[in-house]
Amino acid sequence: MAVTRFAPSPTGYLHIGGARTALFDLIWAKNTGGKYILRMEDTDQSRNSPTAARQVMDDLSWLGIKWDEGPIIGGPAGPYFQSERLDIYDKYIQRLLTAGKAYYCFDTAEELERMRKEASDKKQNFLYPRPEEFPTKADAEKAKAAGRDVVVRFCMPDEEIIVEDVVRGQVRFRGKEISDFIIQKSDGFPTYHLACVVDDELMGITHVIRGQEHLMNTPGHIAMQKAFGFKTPVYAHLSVIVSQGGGKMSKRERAKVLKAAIKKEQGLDKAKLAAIGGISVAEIEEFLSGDAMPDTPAIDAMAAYLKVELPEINIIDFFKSGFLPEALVNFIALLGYSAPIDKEIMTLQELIDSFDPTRFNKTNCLFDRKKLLAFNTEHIKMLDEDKLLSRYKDFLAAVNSPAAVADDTLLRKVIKACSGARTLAEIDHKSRFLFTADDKVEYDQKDIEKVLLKNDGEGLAMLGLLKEKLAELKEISEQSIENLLRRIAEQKQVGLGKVAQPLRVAICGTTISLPIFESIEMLGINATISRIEQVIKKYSKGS
RNA sequence: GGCCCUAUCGUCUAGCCAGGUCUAGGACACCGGGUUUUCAACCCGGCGACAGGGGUUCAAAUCCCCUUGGGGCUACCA
Repeated sequence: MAVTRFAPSPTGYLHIGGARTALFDLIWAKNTGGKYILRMEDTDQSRNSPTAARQVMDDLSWLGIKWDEGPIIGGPAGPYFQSERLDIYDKYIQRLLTAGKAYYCFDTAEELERMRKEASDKKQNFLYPRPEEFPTKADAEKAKAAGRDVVVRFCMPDEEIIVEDVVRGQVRFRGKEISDFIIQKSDGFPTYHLACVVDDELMGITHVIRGQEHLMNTPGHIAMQKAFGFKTPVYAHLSVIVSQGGGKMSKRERAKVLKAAIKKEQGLDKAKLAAIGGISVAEIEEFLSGDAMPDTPAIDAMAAYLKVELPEINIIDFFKSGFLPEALVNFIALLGYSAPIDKEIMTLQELIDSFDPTRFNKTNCLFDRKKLLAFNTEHIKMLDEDKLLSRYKDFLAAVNSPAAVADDTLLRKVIKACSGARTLAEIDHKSRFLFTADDKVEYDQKDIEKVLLKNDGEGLAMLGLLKEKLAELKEISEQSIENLLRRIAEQKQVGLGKVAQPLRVAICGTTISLPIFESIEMLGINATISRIEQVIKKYSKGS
């Protein structure tokens, strides 16, 4: 029975890496018949927001990752927002202070900076110089009154600390090489380290599954657990997911692409860009020159304005690209992990049932979008009709497709006509012509040329014939349309393509669409004929 | 710079822990062909890897060491 937790810091949308951690937390808990807790680590007042917390929860829900305890649903170990647990942390910090296992510090940023520089000049790692004698509470208050920032640091014990990691085995650290880290910030909030250790104990967490970036923090956490007399949970540090560029797949990736795009843009009106992003010009300048990064909505808005494609990093990006949560879950579960069963396309339940914690990979893995695409294709095929329809409707609404208002019967037909589609976006794109007014159809110039005008306008001529024949058609059905078109092709001694392609371009504007018979049937014979007429009129020579 | 992790096809990986059955298996991608009313889907075939060096051993992808490469951390972020 494992009690696991996903503990995101609500700073924006859930990204791929976070989703994978969350997934394995769930899988591990459910595989053992245990419990899965969601905890918001919002101890950084400047970066966290309630909006972001909501976004993270929405993204988890979309993925089908449900927590047993946490925000919204509550639970016995709540509250589940760390910002609401400050009094608890205070108590524990006091305990360490009284026990002489933590101490106050009053250094300024400049002083710390200088010490760090000294260390790096000596080619050493920075170790905070622990005072011989710890300042008293009175000293701390005095310093505070004098305007100095007061923080609390944990006394790192001078001993070997062994992290027993499920993924990596034993990892040894020397306590004396780890700096006394801050456990309480000057704003009174605990740091991640303290809050995480305290909450894991209070919430009865038995298994901590997190990214490899936390491996170096673990000896410090274990030392604190010892100092408090807490149990040490089982640790599993997952490898990181890297993007095509090579670096860790994170929000930074998107910011980087946007930054490059802005810099490339000549004579850009920065004031206008800032307004679009809802940020100040100063923030833009800061973004361009340094490490500062606007938040996700601002980045998205600016990218849309500049028409740059940002890499998909966040779960919501994949949602909007038309991926299924089932596919995404399946795919990210197999990144840095291999199931002990002989197949790759799996449901969440199969992932849970077959879970084997010894099968994690140690190496970083690259996110391969093409493979995701293949997984998505399989999952679209696998999903039952009702579920697929509901996923499709969610997607249409999210991307503001005109098809969002269509009725279920039509959408079901569209989906059916698109069997083999790789993404929901593909289905939407191929069927947009059904939801576009006749006079608003956009014609692809290249396709018009290739299919209608080439060879002395043979395609256009075909359309003339088709218009008449279609108008004469008594009974309109997929079958009757097919019969008609095949008959025409036969009479004209040409392949069906010579008939279907001009028709396709006439009604869809491009050569890519649903199968033609269904297309005409769904569009309706009147709209079909009127679009044919429109095209003939528009592209006939001399007119 | 310091500390830590890590190394099998282009990518995700199986095999490694308990060395021989590995002329290294699968999936995706890619290439060639087929099917076809477009795009997909589908079918058939092909290309393609144990990072390098040293040990240990009758025998190494598998165990040990070194080098090199990749990644992480090095914050009053998590």
